[in-house]
Amino acid sequence: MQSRTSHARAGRPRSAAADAAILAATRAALVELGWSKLTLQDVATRAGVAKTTLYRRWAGKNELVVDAVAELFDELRLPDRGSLAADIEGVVLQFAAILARPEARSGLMAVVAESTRDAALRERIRMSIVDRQKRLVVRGRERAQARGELPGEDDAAAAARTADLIFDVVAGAVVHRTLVSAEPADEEWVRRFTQLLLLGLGEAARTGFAGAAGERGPDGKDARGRDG
Amino acid sequence: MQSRTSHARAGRPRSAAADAAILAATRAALVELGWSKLTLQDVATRAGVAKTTLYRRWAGKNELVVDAVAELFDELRLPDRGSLAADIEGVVLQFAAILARPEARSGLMAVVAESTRDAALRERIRMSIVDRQKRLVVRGRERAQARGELPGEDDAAAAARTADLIFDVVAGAVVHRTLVSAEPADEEWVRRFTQLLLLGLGEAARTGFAGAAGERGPDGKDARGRDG
Amino acid sequence: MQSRTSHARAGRPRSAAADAAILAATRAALVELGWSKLTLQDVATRAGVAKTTLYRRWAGKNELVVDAVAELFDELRLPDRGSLAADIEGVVLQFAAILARPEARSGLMAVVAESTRDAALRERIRMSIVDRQKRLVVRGRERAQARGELPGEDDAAAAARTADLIFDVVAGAVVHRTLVSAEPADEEWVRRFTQLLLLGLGEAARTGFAGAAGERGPDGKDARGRDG
Amino acid sequence: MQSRTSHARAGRPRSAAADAAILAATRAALVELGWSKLTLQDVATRAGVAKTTLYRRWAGKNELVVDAVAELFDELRLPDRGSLAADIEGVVLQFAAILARPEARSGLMAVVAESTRDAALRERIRMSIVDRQKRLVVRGRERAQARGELPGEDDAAAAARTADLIFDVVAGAVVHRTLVSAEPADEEWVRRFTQLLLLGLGEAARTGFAGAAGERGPDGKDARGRDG
DNA sequence: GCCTAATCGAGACGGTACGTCTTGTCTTAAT
DNA sequence: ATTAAGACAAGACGTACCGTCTCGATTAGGC
Repeated sequence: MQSRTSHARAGRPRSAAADAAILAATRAALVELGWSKLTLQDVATRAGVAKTTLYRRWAGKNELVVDAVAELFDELRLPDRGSLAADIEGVVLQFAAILARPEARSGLMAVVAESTRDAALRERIRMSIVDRQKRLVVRGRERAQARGELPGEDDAAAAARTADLIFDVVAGAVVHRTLVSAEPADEEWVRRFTQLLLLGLGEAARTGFAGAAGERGPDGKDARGRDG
Repeated sequence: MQSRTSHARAGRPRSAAADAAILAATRAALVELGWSKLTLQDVATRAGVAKTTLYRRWAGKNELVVDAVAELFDELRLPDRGSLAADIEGVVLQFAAILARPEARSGLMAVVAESTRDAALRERIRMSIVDRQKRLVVRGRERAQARGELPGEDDAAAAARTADLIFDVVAGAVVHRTLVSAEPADEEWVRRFTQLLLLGLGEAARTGFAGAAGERGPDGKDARGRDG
Repeated sequence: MQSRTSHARAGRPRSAAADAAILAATRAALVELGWSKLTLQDVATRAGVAKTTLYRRWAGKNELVVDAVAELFDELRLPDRGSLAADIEGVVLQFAAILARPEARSGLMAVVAESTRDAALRERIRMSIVDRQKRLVVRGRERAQARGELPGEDDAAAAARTADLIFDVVAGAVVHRTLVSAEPADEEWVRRFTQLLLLGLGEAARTGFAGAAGERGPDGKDARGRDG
Repeated sequence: MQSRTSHARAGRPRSAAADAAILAATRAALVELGWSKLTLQDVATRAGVAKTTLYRRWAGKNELVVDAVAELFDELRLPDRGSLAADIEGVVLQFAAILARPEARSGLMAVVAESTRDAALRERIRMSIVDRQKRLVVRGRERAQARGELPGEDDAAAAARTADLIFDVVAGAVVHRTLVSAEPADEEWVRRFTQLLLLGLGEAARTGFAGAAGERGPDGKDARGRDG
């Protein structure tokens, strides 16, 4: 009823320390067991907490894992390395580093899979992870536009669409490389990916992009560009 | 089919019809229940088969779902629409259509998630799905090279690396758009993605890419040739 | 403040009602299905209880059935009919009545069979059934000795050995008659058995026991009194 | 390919050796595994035979075990030791020796338990085991009557009833001692049992049966003779 | 310094799926 | 026709986890 006014809550307050302990325990369990073998009882035991406490704060395994994984992505920072290419490479490498950690690998795809049948979970993922990191794309474009590397954008809706597209391409490519192709997204790969993203396949053809990572001169050209 | 081995197997042979029935039942269960609520008993019942028959042929839920989903991707065909851009758009749209089906959405990411902790499963996914579809990229590049849209490739290793990169970018972007961003990969999005892939961000900047979908000529060619 | 036990048991206490419901359900299932077709899931369902609850309290089917059957034998009472012969007949008839019930017939021999390969089960049977009912023999002998029908016993060890022997003979004969020979241990048979037990074959020979069953007068007395 | 050359023999005849091998394998499996863990597949493998062969000859586990166990009891022989007491002791010791063997212990009670719900099995047990051994009682009485130890018997029906009673008492006591009380039916026990059987409790009291010969008065009388 | 009420650890509870095992039948090819 | 081999439908096994529910024992703030 009223209860919202001055002193809303009587009784013992929830332990603040428990939340952090539970999320950390969740990540530890993800590392050791992976998503499918992770049990809430195990998480509770690791956190030194009763299962009840856990259920009082999260609806279930999926919600808990989303929150535990989301914290990992908050480490992402947009570096300022002076050029759009370098900035992209920097942030993609960070993203790849996070996806190289087992707690992210195992947890992220699992909750995405679950979210295909659970709109509330999908929304939670979007809010906790996707939209929170999309800021990096927006901020990076702004910086590139300020540098004059990319043209200014008048249409806000079109700008948002483009940001979404870039985010899907970048995040999707790194995730697919890391988890599906199961190959490391190392510096070499990130350089080639960034080049593709910035120049496109057609441009790459003209500049001999395809196999030239190590041989590239300071002008970005290599000796093989003259073929065909 | 096989029967190549001369030493005739004793005992009753395995029912060939059962395999197809089981995979179809698996997809039906994925549609109705999703991966996490799918049970092998339920699949068996739908297929009119005993649970033992199922376990005799697949090691578990993951392996079964990989095979059931893999069949979906075998529908993919590389169209010949006359230009690289149109070919890419065609195949990406097909890929998006598959990912729009609930049996693929729910199953694919789940097995990828599981594969992060199971090397055998990872290999099975690679063989049954990834490598089987990577042929589309290879075939598409060959065709574009034959048309002169892309330069020829001398170095086979470099070509393979580039095919891998393109596959990760294309598949990753569509998957991310569809499952993580949870937005449809419709014709509009596919056109914009293909443009980004072919021209790159920088080129796009020069040619007014971001809002330029409608400005493209009817032959599918654009101002790309003008750069210098 | 604390209960008698040093460390107060944490957690929800076990439902006392469940035990009784489970044992009753077990007996009902024995009646309907017999031992070999009885399933723990069925017992649980009958008792309105989860299978886990059942496994939390009993190690398996055998232990459960021992307890369920043991309760039946607790109905046995030593009547005081004034003479040793009448007392024996009374208790043997009760024993036969229990063995005529399908839940006892089906359950008892099955757990005895299992116990031949399971020392713990054997001990459980001994404690729950055998030793609990052996008291009847001990008490009956004491009463007969008090009446002067049997001589007093100084040697406790010898007395115990004799009690064991009598118990094996009485219980064994009734069980064998009922389950192996599959004939009813009715009043007629019990009378003849008691006579054999008290007089022996040799004595019976002297008193014309063997064919005398039908010659006994309506007062239930026979030529036994003539001996000496 | 075509077998029309000689139609004198219609199909492959059943292997005669298989039956013996299967029954021996059954007993071996009973020794190692006991009744409840014995599987027909295991028996078939031990016998070097296919499961099909087994099912073609026996209806199931119970029938097979009855036959396997019945063979054991065919070893029983009625010795001629010169007196009824000695003859009884001899045959009871043989019976006890068979029940000391694990294949009998485990199998016998199990099939008896099963037979409580299966009339056909009950009949098979009666024919294969019970009636076959009851001959020992009949023969023993005849011999004792010939010796003058027991009176002759006019009434055939009464004689059969008495034989049944004695058989139940003897077999029941040994089985109970061996399997339920789980104590060995050794010479000492057999002697005491035979004494009880021949003299009865009352007579035993008079002759100092109970093992306490020196402690009891030679008259050993009790009040029983005076009742009625 | 009490009172009150939500929290806590603990663990029992009703469900349900797991992956394995056994049963008894059926289908092969071989004898 | 019988055999060995083994696939098959059916279904119980005992274990594990889920999410809920009691318990008794803390804790804080409000009085």
